[in-house]
Amino acid sequence: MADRRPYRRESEERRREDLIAAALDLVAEGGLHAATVRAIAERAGVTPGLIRHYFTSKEDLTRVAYQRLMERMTTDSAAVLLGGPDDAMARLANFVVASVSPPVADPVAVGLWAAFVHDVRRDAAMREIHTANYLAFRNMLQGLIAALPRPVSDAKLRSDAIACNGVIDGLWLEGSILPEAFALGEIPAIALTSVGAILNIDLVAAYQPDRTLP
Amino acid sequence: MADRRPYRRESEERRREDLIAAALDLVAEGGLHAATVRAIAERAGVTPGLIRHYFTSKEDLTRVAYQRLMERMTTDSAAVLLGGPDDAMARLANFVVASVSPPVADPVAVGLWAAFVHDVRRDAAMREIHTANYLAFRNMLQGLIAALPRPVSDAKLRSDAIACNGVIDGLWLEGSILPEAFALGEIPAIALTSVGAILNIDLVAAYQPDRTLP
DNA sequence: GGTTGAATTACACAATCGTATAACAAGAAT
DNA sequence: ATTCTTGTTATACGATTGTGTAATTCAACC
Repeated sequence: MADRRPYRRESEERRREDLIAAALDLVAEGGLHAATVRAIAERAGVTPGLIRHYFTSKEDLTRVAYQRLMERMTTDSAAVLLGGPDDAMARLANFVVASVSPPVADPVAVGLWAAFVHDVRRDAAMREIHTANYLAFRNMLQGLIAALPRPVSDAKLRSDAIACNGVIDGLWLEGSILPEAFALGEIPAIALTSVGAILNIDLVAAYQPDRTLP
Repeated sequence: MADRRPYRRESEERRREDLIAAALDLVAEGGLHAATVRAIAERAGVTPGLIRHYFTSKEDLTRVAYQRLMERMTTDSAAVLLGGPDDAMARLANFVVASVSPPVADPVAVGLWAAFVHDVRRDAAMREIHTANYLAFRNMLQGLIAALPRPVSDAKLRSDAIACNGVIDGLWLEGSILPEAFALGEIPAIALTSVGAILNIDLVAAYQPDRTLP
C-alpha cells in the first residue's frame, strides 16, 4: 500500500471555522467560481471529502460563510464604539467614519459581498441571513441616531436611519470598488458631512478620531 | 446521414446582439455560473460553437455584455430628463426618483450588476468599462446640481455630487435587494429628502411626477 | 493496551465546463 | 445551374465540477 496522507484530528468547531475561512478567502480572491470544493479543502489543509462531512452540501457551506461575512462586517463597524467617547454625536461620527474606512470599506470585502448578492435574491435562506444582518446594522445606526439630543418622531427616526444607511452603503461601495477615484480621506469626510446634513447636525466637529495610537 | 439542424444566416450585428442579450438574461436569472456557453447558445437559438465565431472567448463576451448593461442603466436614468420640465430643481428631483425606481432599481438589475463586481476588481478591461460608466452617471448628476440656482465652489460641487451619488446608489441597492423591507414609494421619498438635505434645497416640493400618463 | 467509534483520506462517477476542429449548407456570386 | 464563401452545426477532447461510498487511521475509552 502506498503511504496515506497523515493527519491530525481536530475539533468540529475548528474544522468548520477553517473551512469557512478558506471558502471566504477563495471567493475574495477569485470569485465564487474559484471556491471549488477541492480548492477550499486544499486551502484549509484537508482533503475534499471532509467538507461533506461537516456540511451537507456546498450550498450549506456557502450559506454559513455568508453569515460569517455579514457578522464580521457589522462587528468591525461596531468595534469603534467600544472604548470610544460617551458623547452621542461623537459616537455616531466615529461609527460613520469606521463604516466607510478599512477594514470595513475594502476592495476585497466588496468583491466578497457582491459575490453573494445573487444567491441572496434566489435562495430564501440566504435572503433571511441578509435581512437579519442588514437590519442589525441599520438598527445599530438608528440607536445611535436616537441617542442624539434632538426630539424626533418614530417615523422620522426610521427614515433618517434608512437615509443615513443609504449614504454609508453607497459611499462604502464606491470607495471600495474604485479607491483610486478618490483622495485620501475624501470619502469619510463626505460621509460625515452628508449624514450631518441629513440629520441637521454638525458631525464633522463631533468626530473624535482614535487617539490611543501614537 | 441524420437530419442536420436547419438554420438561417443572420447579420453579424444581429447575432452578436442576440448572444449578448441571452448572456445577460441568464446571468440575471441564475448568476454568472448559469451563463455557460451552451446555455447562452440555446437561449439565443443557436448552437454553442457559434459563440466562438463571434467572440474570441467567453471572457470577451462577458466584457461586451457588461458594457451593454452599464450603458442601459445610465440611459434609463437619463431618459426621465427628456421631455421633462425645464426647471433645474424639478429636473434633479425627477432624476433622483428615477434612479431609485424601476426599471433602474430592480432586483434583477442588482443581481446582474453584482455578478460583475468581482470581475471589475480583477480584470483591467472590466475596470475601465466600470470607471467610464460610473463617471458618466456621476457627471450627469453633477451637471444637474451645477444647474441649480445657488453659487458653490468647484470643490463643493464635486463633493456634493459624490455625496448625492452615494445616497442614490445606497438606496438603489437596498431597495432593490430587499424590496419587501420598504413601503411603496418610501425609498424615492427618502431619496428626495436626503439629496435635498445634502444640497440644502427643498427637492420634495420640486418633484414633478410625469403627468403624460392618464 | 487492545478495542471501538468516528474523523479523515482515498477513489470513483456522472455531469458539465470552455475550447478546438472538422463537416456541412445556405445564400450570394458567377 | 454551378461554384465559392463563410455562417453554422456537429462532434470530440481534456479538465474540472459536486457528490457518493468505501477504506483507513487517529485518539479516546474501558
